[in-house]
Amino acid sequence: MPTEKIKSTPTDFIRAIIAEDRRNNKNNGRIVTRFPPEPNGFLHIGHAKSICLNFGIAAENPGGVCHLRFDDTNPSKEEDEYVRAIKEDVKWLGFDWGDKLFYASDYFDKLYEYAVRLIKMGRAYVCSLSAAEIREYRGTLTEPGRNSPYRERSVEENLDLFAGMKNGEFSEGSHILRAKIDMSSPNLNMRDPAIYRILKVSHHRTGDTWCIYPMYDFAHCLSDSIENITHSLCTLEFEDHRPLYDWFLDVLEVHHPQQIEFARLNLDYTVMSKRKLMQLVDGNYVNGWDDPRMLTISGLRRRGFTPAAIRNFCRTIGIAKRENRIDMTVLENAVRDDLNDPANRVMGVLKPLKIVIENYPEDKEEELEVANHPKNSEMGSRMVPFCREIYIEQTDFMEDPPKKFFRLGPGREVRLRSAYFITCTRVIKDSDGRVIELRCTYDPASKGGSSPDGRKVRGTMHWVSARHGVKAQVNLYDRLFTVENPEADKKKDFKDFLNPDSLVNLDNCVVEPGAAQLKQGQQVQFERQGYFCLDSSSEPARPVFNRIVTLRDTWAKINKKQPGRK
RNA sequence: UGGGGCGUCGUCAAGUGGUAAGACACAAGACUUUGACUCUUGCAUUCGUAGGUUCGAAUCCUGCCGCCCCAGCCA
Repeated sequence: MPTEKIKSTPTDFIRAIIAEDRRNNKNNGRIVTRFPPEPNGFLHIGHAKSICLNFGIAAENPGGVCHLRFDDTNPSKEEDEYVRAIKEDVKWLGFDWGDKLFYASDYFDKLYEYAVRLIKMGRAYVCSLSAAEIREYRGTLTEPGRNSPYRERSVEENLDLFAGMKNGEFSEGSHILRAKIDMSSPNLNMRDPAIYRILKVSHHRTGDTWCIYPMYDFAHCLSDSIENITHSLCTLEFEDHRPLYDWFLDVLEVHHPQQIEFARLNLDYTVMSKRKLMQLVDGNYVNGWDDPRMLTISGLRRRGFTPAAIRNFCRTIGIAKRENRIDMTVLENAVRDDLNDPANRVMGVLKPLKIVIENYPEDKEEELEVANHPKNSEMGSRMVPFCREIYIEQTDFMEDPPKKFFRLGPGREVRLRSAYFITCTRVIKDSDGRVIELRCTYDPASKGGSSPDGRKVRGTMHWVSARHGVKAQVNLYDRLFTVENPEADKKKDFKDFLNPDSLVNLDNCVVEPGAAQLKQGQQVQFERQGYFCLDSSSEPARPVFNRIVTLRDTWAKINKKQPGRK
């Protein structure tokens, strides 16, 4: 009877507001949220936080829905490839938008009408200043801006010009539609912001239908309104934009979603902006958006993370307004926690050291039964071949071990997991003095891993039969950067802090035969090493494993504290 | 020095006037055929800071200090 881990969703300030709104029957009790990505890159773990929040809230509230809407208002940066990837990622994370899939571009006609309405109300005008002039007229943080000389054009002239913009009569940059608000507002967003610009670029969905495109601020709040979103959840940097959204919505007298801002996710030892991730991809610092070192959803998926691990991670970190920087260990803990119960155990040796068991008959081979999970017998067992020559981990042997080391050393006895006790009798070295092989004896009475005389051994090691093991490549992944916050040093480029050891390819690994038969993407635990899965580049003859995460390693910690000992 | 936010354990984070939850990390111990898992214990006399109100303040008031965001025809 498996006991399912019950993990309740902690209530955060946004959920508290929404619960209160339901109590007050605001919006007739409807809860409609949305996840609004721009299709100009792949989703990352920071987006997962927003996805879990928006879709999570919809799922928690009876009748709640969450839309997936692509904010595709800038055709020069957006591509259909990203749309497909984003949909796949959201689905993979375990969320369902049902038939609520939208695009801001669905609303281009409507948005255009809204703009015309603003012009007719005398609340928007066509400005013919250049980009540089507009910047100049905008003023600074401490000085008010100045009115554009085009600010008082007549409604007729504005209508005419805007139609001309739409009809492609003008070149890019020659005119722009602006909201007429207040050039002296202390909030720069209110200083007559641009709402439509000329962009003679073909759009991934509307093709060449348009040569003017709405700005994000205009399109976003109105798209939310059109979709009848009740709660527009976004990150902190849009707090300053809220007064502008309020202005558009109020002036146009349309449905007014409630915007609530929360802090975006920051994770140690990585960067979290699409722009920077794009640089890593374009500069070939990583092998694509789905490089397992990238904290993109696709990278995490390829690395072997489970959707539940990511969801649990998002639940753990919470939602609040203060700036945050999460320990990488929280993410790591989330996968370990999710994989511990379901993952089968297998044996794989990353850095092999050969052992010859001298008293084991040369021509003998046997199959030993090994449990697939130490705590769950329902997960069964498998037969693993054993013979006179086996491999163990190089790090499991020390010629001159410290007291606390309870693995193999000269004259020491250890247990081979589910196999036999062996004792090291001789160490063979090469001409450089490196240990290349061990000679051992085994105790035939200890078959299965325990001795009838009750003799105890402290160390238990994983092993693979040299005759039967399958050669494999293993990719070890580590943090992408060497410093906690690669963006902290404003004088240096974040790429200066890339970790040269973020990917280590081990191509001399050997795994038990069954491990090579795994399904691609299937997570397993290599005993005493960590969780791994078969990479998509894997081939039956040459399996390639990705290390998802290591196991907790208390020994490594103890070892670290004893300098002079490696 | 304009405007908008935020300051509770190393890192996240509850707490909304009644005497500091939880998670990760860390430390010690138990168990162990994974130095894993699991379990037990410890870990903020104190909530940026200084005053004030109150029987009582992380919570209310005032001043100060610190951090983040905003001057794209990006989102």
